[in-house]
Amino acid sequence: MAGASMPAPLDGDATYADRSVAVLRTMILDGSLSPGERLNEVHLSQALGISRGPLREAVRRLTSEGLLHLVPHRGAFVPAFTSGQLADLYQLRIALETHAARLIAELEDRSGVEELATALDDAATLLDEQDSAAYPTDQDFHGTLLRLAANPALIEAAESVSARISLARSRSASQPARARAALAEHREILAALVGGDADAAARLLRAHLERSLDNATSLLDAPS
Amino acid sequence: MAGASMPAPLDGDATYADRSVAVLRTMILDGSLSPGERLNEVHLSQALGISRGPLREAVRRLTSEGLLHLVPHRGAFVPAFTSGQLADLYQLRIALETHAARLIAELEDRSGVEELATALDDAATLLDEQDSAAYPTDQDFHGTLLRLAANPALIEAAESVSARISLARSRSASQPARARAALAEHREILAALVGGDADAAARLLRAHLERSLDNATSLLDAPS
DNA sequence: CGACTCTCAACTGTTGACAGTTGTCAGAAG
DNA sequence: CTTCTGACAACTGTCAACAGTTGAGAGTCG
Repeated sequence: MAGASMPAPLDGDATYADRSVAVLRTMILDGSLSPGERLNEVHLSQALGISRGPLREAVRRLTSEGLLHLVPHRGAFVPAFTSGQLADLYQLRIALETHAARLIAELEDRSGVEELATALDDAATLLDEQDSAAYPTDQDFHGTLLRLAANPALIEAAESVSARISLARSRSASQPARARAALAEHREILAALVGGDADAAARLLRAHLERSLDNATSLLDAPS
Repeated sequence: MAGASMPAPLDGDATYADRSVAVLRTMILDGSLSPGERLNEVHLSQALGISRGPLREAVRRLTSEGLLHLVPHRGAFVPAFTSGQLADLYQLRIALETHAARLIAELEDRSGVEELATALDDAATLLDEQDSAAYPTDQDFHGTLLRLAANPALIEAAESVSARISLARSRSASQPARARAALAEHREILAALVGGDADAAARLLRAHLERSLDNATSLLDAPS
């Protein structure tokens, strides 16, 4: 476990527990806390400079997000997902995002899809310029997609699932070839959304996510 | 707020916080805690016979389930849903359950759908015998449906949404006519599942839930 | 040598007290 | 009468200490 410290109260009057949630989420997703690792309340709270109370609250919240696993009287563990669980998560994500895509395609106000278009163009130039393998704006695309669906409950559920997926595949950054293919697929999905073709958008998005799952699974099953 | 007391540790070694979650969830869903009502940590913890620590943990967990709303430095409130939010929740539920239905229809092992069939028959006799308006097994049908999809993440998400819907329409028990219609619709859905027709199952389930939403909305908009 | 028991250290669950914040209400000013 | 101000009461956020549980390892017995 790497050292950590509580960020200054930049976020106004956020409570210790709130800030701890953000810090821990980052630590879990960036690998500072490895899958399978057990969290020690005393050590962690000292590292964060707070007492165990707020830390426990943060741990409980992340548990309900699926980013931690709680065992009574034993503590919190960073979950290590199997490829089967990863597939389950992707299946759930497919259900949620294809629903969002249908909602967007049927929207009357079409100003939102333009936002998606510009975001994609930015991503394209970014990918060309620095030849980055990561395609960091992949999350942006899906995030924007969900936001445009304008259903808070849907957004929350989908983001929770995406966070768990990020954790499950945190060990494996996607390959350069996959990044470019993903961008192309995003473009296809966008075209369907612009055209208001809900069925096509849902079908393309499903295929896109299934390819992403395949990519992630192959990287998960063949570890370092 | 009605009085409450902590149940004896029948559930083996469940922690105080665990049991408090169950108690509070029941109190919220059965109306002991009214929508809009504010929870007082001191009073509630005394009523439950525990200290504020475990109670706070229970409150935080129910908050992440969507059954409570937390305002910093102000406390926890039982959410009062608008008809728009109820529609959002139903929309999300439709996405999740139609996905589950598709998965079931495509299952190779068809022993599960038989379980659904017998459950429906039981419900029919129950409805005929005591002429109950509540159709208490409605939740059973949808719960079984989800369980058969065999995706833990999907089950958890759907149950969270269903719980919020139950809270949103807690004030309005469904009408007798609606109960019988719902049973008939369940039978249609089941038939599609038995036949392995994923599209039909999804379409019928969507229609079923949309009618349920209409029913709930009319009762919500025309309060007592 | 293996299995069983007992002790113990480490840790989580819980508690009661303290600190900081929020909304309220009486009273003064306009 | 309305509006602002400032103290106060009630409550949530936080802390440090206590209690109960768990897993591990030394020691013992077969």
